[in-house]
Amino acid sequence: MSIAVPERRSAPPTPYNLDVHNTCLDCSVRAERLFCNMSIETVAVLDAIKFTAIYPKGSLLFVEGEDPRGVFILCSGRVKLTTSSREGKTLIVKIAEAGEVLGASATILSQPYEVSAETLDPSQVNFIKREDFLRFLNTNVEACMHTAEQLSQKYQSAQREIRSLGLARTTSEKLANLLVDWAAEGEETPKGTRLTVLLTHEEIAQMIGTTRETVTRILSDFRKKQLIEVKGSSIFLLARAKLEAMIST
Amino acid sequence: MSIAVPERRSAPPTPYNLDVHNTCLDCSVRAERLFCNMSIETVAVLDAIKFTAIYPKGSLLFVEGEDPRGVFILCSGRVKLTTSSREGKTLIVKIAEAGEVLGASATILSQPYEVSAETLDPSQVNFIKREDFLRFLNTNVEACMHTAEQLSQKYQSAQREIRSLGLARTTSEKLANLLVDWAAEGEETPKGTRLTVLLTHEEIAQMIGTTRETVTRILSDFRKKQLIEVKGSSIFLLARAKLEAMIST
DNA sequence: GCGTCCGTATGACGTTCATCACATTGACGT
DNA sequence: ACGTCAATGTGATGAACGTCATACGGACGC
Repeated sequence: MSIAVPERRSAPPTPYNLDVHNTCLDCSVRAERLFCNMSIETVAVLDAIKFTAIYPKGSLLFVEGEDPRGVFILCSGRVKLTTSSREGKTLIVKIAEAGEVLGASATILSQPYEVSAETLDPSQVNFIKREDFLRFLNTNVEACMHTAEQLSQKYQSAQREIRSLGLARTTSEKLANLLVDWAAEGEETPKGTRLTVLLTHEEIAQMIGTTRETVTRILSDFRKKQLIEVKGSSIFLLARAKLEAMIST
Repeated sequence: MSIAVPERRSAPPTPYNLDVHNTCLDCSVRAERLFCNMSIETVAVLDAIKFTAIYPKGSLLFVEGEDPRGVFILCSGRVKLTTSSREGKTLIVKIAEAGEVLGASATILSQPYEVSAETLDPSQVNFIKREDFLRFLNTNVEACMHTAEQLSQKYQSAQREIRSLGLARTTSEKLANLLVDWAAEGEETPKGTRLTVLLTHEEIAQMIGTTRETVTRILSDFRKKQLIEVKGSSIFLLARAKLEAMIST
């Protein structure tokens, strides 16, 4: 489940074996990133106001309820977005991927962060202070449009989560839904789509609002029904069509 | 449950007894509306590209899955945003109030509308065509910022919905949560906060992802426990603190 | 005044799932 | 090789809730 990397920031220039881009202008992956793919002039402004940092796995970028300090642009690595109840039950709202902007809604509205953000991998993150970010948006239509696009995506993704949580009749259905969603990033093999699941059953449970035991049981059930095959951290979807048929949403 | 208005567009200049504002520039409530509260110059552009229409109760502004035609600015009335499963189960995602912009995320991303929108009251709506709206945003930072604010609000509201659906342990908790949310717009009386609920048990059930019967039962239960009192379409929260104590989210 | 319709109320019953309890497996360090 | 700890697997049990069935009540039209 864990990735073999040193847990200390040991050896610059490449801590954690990350491919670090110190300035956005010569970032090699900028064009692929929806938010960062802006004109040279705009990126130059972005570059001037951003602070780059490398975080180890398990770092908290921000915490639910905290007043917004600014936005975090995820250059590399994955970030877990969670929300928790008083009793300590945790719901994983989303796993953010590289290229996403985190904390934008809270920053724009000057409202507390609505979720917590924790790195799942060693990650490079560009931070922009609240006032700098707002000034950036207010003086640059391109940046503002790209932010609106990011927010729209976040909204759509949240909407999908709501559908899954609110419309699915059973937990099996939610889990099938999750597997099929993941299939989009899976690798096709003769056996079926192969997913590399870097999450524990506990974390999967937190993604669909259920308990660890239930996830274990349902996965067992799926195996017995020859819908999936589990090999280490890989899951093969043997019968994707049947899984899709279980989903009513 | 229903409002006494003629169901046909009968007598201009005020069909449905609505206070219609034909041009945004002399709209008397513009300043109170987060999105519309922009400079005269920007509002003039908005006014030039918008189409005003009055819809009767029950009109579909757009349908989930449909390609985005543009955005809808809700000038007056309420709009029910829903999403449905294949089996016909419906989830009410949100009741939009006057001042909200609907369909912006889909329009910005050129992705199908993620929800359906149906008027709950006779409503005045300003429609802006997709290309006009995008051009408006791309050439006007103020409009773009106000749109980003709208999107941020929608995201936060969706996030709250996710919390309630995913973290609540029981349906009672979700219902208590809903009642307490509604209390914000309620009226204080000696008996406790008074809510005017213009929704049927069926619709309430669709808001929290349960069945009509369960809503009826839980409300009965709340009555027996002296937490609420129901009088027609009014609900009095007799013991708001106890309701809040039930909520773990 | 009476039937019709929609919304609400309530009972019976079975399924799903959370909870608690404990066993098993696998990775990793010493 | 062995101990340790996290992750996974599995059983027993009861509460919560969906489903079906049926009854009640108020609004409205004729």
